[in-house]
Amino acid sequence: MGRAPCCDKERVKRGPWAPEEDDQLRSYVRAHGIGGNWIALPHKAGLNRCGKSCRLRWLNYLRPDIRHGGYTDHEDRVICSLYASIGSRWSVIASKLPGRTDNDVKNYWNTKLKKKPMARAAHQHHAQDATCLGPYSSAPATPQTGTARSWTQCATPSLQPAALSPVASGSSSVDTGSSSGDVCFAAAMYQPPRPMQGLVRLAAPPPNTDLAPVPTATLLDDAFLADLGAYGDLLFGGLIQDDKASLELSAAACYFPNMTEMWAGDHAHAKPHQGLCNTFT
DNA sequence: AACTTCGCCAACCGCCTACCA
DNA sequence: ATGGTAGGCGGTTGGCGAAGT
Repeated sequence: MGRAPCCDKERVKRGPWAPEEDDQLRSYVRAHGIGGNWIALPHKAGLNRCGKSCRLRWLNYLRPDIRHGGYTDHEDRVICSLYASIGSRWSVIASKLPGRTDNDVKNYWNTKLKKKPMARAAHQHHAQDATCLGPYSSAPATPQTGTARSWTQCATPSLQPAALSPVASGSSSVDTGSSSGDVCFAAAMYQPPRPMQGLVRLAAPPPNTDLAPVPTATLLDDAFLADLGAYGDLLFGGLIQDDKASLELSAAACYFPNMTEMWAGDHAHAKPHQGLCNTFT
């Protein structure tokens, strides 16, 4: 037996919103706010709509700060970079683009961006990585050593063994939640000859880039991700630590050319001017 | 001009998760 | 600890206008 529907679909209006309904919803939210209960809102606002429908309409269309269309090259790059790293987590991607909604970004990707060369590369990159471990969303945070594919089996050139090098032990902000499994799909493919602990660089850095040790338990605001599209390549990292018989992936990181400078700074308030993320949460 | 195909995007659907009693 | 509920999310659909034949 499935769960009860959120509203009576037979009685509520569906389909496109009329201008009057938009006005009704807009004026109600302006006057009373959302009130923390979308299910009750349509009744209070005098709308014959499902609460979910009202929420979607407000978030995707009526919110005052919404922007539609007119995507910039910079936004394109941000979307492509993030898609290559985290896949179709549209809400996360949209959160890095002020005024954009997940639905809008998703539509933009599916209808336009996917066809562009830059986006095709990102799509290919993501698809190949995901193939190595199965769907990224179900990639285990604790992959079994015996089932992990070696680097030579991975078709993604940027993730070949030559690019791999362990660095000083330490931990960036460690997130053992589900998102880390999502982001670490690439790292999980690596099958080291013996248990190891430390940060693993998964792609070759630009020449003369010094991969600095990562400070312990540094929490960074990742809002600067919105700017990453303007700079360099997105590189993956992941913390691989010895967990008895298995390898555990418990952190994700992206490294950029300025990371040495970044880590050398004030870690507590660090926000790299050229973008570096250590989690996607 | 009429018809078909294509592209775009708003909206829906159903699942998952967080929260609360 | 458990079950119910609402919010949030990503995938998909359907309607409509534009472009092509």
